[in-house]
Amino acid sequence: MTQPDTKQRILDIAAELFARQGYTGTTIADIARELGTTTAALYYHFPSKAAILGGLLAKPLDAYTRLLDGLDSGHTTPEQLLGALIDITADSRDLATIFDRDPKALAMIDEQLPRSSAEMTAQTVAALAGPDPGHAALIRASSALAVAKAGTLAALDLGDGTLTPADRAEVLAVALRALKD
Amino acid sequence: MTQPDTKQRILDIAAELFARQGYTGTTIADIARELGTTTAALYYHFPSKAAILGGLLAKPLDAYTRLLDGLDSGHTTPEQLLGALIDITADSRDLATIFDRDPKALAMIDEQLPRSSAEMTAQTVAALAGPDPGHAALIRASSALAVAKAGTLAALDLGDGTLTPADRAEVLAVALRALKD
DNA sequence: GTCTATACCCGGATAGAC
DNA sequence: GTCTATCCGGGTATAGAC
Repeated sequence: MTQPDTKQRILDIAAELFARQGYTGTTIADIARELGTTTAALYYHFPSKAAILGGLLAKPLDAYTRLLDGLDSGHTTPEQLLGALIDITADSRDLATIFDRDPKALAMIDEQLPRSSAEMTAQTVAALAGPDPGHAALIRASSALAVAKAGTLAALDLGDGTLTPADRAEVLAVALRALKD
Repeated sequence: MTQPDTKQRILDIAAELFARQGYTGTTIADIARELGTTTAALYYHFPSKAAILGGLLAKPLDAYTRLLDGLDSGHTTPEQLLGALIDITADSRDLATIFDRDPKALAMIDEQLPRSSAEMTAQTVAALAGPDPGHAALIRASSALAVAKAGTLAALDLGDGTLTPADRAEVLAVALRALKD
């Protein structure tokens, strides 16, 4: 097993293509071409295109779900929450990309999810906005979330795919500044 | 002309559907159904699906282009630039949505554009980041831009589609705070 | 585990009657 | 200006040989 198994190679290729072209904008043929095989070969490893997406999202989605579960029971500070969001985004930029870029893929994912993605976002914003939020607090919370995503993606581009500690600190600082009135 | 002409009705319907489902995720049949006719009828008013998108984006795209042109020649403050971005986003939320959500539609638009959308974004970030920007400045600029978009969209949701002066001020303040070190 | 060939469906678009 | 009917291409997926 010096060469990584084909299944993993497919996931790697799909991750990159989905991030660049979106889920709907990427065809099975695109993935097969990059893999150097035919589309039929793909179906030996995955039963469907959706299954490829599923394999890609399983881990980050689980991490996000556990993060939200922790919100209810514990006392998570905004700093911890935003930091965790930055790390999840950095770990799987494709999740972040799909989450606010491909409504069709989103709808598909939602069907097999305990919580819909919209609910997850709403819960995150609510946690950041605090109790009894007015318009301003909700705007700030949405903005902080947007910074955690967009800022991290920008930092990843600057660092050739890796998030340096200094850049991470900067993104977090900006997000917190957006949140604070 | 008490009833608005069909052409405009189509644009209105398309704007809403594109924003909700994305351009690729919306079919001609979707639009026709909402309009109460068949798909063939649509083609009397527009030569193609792309033309509908084009009709939708013409004005906001022009506004954005003129904004960027003004950057070179004049001395635009970050406050003015971010304010203008907020207004453009509010005026046509579908442009904003398509701009960071539908890579396929984006590629299509890019073909008939003097400046590619990526260039336009890069130019905006550069203007916000100032001369000789380091990582931190670029992260802050990208974040401010993200706030101008996401914050405005959040505010529009809160205000049932309209951006109140107070909410606009809040978004602008948050964006400026993200930008400032 | 990968191939060739193909079924099948769906979305965009057209022809031509009314 | 809208209809019915249909074409066409592309994208997912399957059958079956190797």
